[in-house]
Amino acid sequence: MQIATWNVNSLSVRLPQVLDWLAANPVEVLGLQELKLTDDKFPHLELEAAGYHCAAFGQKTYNGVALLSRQPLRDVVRNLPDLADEQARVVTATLDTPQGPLRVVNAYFVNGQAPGTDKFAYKLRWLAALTTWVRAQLAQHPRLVLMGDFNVAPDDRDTYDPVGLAGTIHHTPEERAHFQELLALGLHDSFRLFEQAQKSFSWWDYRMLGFQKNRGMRIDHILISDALKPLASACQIDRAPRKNKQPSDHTPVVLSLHD
DNA sequence: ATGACGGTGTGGCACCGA
Repeated sequence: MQIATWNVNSLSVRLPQVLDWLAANPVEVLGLQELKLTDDKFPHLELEAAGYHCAAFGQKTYNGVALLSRQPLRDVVRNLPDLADEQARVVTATLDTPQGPLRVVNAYFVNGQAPGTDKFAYKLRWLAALTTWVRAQLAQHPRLVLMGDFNVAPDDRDTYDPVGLAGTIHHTPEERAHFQELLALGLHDSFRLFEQAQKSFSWWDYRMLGFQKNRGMRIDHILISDALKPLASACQIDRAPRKNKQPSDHTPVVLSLHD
């Protein structure tokens, strides 16, 4: 089975691409971020027709996340219990697989703008609350996936300019320490469990021919718990949707697990 | 130092993203 994450930068605009991608890549679970729409505008009918149950958590204009699953989703939790937050950034749910229940946390991490700003302070508070949430979830659900747009380039391999961008947003020691803290809970960056091409990225700036020049970052991740690690058989970035006519600036990351 | 591109909501631009 396959599990994927994709920041679509407006589901209204990208729904046709999501449906096309799911037709070509009938993954078991897909986490979406940056829906940029309220729940009453979520395209339940189209996604159900494509064979997916959905747990949507949106808001007006910004943010918004959803989980799509071939199996029904239960025990859905929206956002982080320990953090009062008006921004819709996390949806957590359970689905059943032949090997047992799978808990999936799908998140749109805070961008943070720049170190020293209020938004950066919010990012660090949010990261701390997420870590608390995932720690508690792992204690209850050993088979756990944490995926989404992390807005963190975990190390220098994950950015097109590690020297020039050192210390800037997505590259700060504080953000990277939080990423390591998530790993220390007993999670694994599934992409790095396998040999990967150098300069593998999941996001490219729309401007300045970022994609054509491969000036990108790997900021979309799928972390898996110890219990799932032996089942992982591949993790790949699918660059194809970034070549679409009206692409998201992010492209899907796909994890393959043995059945 | 700034803006470049794209989306949203409002209004003829400002904001946010990464």
